[in-house]
Amino acid sequence: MYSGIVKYSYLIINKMKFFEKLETVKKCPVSYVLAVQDTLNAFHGKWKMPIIGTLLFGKKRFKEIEREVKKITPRMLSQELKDLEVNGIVTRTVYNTTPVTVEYELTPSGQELHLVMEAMIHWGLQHRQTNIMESLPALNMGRQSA
Amino acid sequence: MYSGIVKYSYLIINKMKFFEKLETVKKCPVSYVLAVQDTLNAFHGKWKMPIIGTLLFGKKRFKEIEREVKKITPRMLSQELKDLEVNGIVTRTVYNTTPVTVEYELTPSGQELHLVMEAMIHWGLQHRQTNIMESLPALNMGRQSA
DNA sequence: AATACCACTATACAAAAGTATACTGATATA
DNA sequence: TATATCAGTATACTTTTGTATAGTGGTATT
Repeated sequence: MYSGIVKYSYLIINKMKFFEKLETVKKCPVSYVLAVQDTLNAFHGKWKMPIIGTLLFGKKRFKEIEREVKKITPRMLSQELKDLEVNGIVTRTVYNTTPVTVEYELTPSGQELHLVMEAMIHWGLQHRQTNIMESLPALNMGRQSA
Repeated sequence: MYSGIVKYSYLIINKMKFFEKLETVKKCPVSYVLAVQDTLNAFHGKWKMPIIGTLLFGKKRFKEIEREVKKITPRMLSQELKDLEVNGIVTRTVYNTTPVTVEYELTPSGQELHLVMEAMIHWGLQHRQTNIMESLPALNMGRQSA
């Protein structure tokens, strides 16, 4: 159902599990907490994830992002892009054309976020399989009381 | 400076990078989007991450969590634990003692979140090294203008 | 001359998230 | 008898986050 790449990723992640288990997190030095906070910050709010998501496909102009990220207002887009810029996740390049062209692109660091997203995808898919379907009986076999 | 386990994790993650790059995310089927949303949901808000964090060390009672997660109010803790429970991330067990004892524990699925946290730690540490220090000149060498 | 495009900004407002403070009832300890 | 502990709940409030709507200046198209 999912690509071989995902299967491979699953194996890798299982290997990580085997070697690390909770040990890494349990040591939990302060720098780890800061690191997690930074990452959470990168995705913070309703719009950063979809914005980063489209930019993973390549650099884009303001209006292009606005069109691709459904329902976002220019105010929010502007605000979030500024935020991502000061946090070193996207770069903003102004071209001296008429009318001006402004391009947003993920920094190398920003592109690395796809690893976090993949860990999220992995967890989310697994979690849905083992939990959500079971806890919502109405979704199983189309049976429903009353 | 960091444990060998982390170094190993770094190698694994680099391997993943080599094999997957952005391909997985670029395919981006609907189920992936849902998966990411579920994961973001698991961490949503100010308190879920620290709560899950302490529970990674083992099951705890309400008051224990309240003491360990600094500054949280019982209202917030109660609310977030309920949320985590209905989402299949923690279980709640009531013991018939006097006064009652209630224990919260991560489900297997909840424990798997440590993989996501480790991906976040990895990104955050790397991002700090390559970005934040450079973009805040005041932090470099103690030099400061004015 | 009127309208559309670009990359935004301004203002006002609504909704969501989080905080402060006090309280519950049963038991145990000082 | 007074106070503390357990696991929370109730009420009112503030702060943060997001929305709605309109407007900017300069150019290009109709």
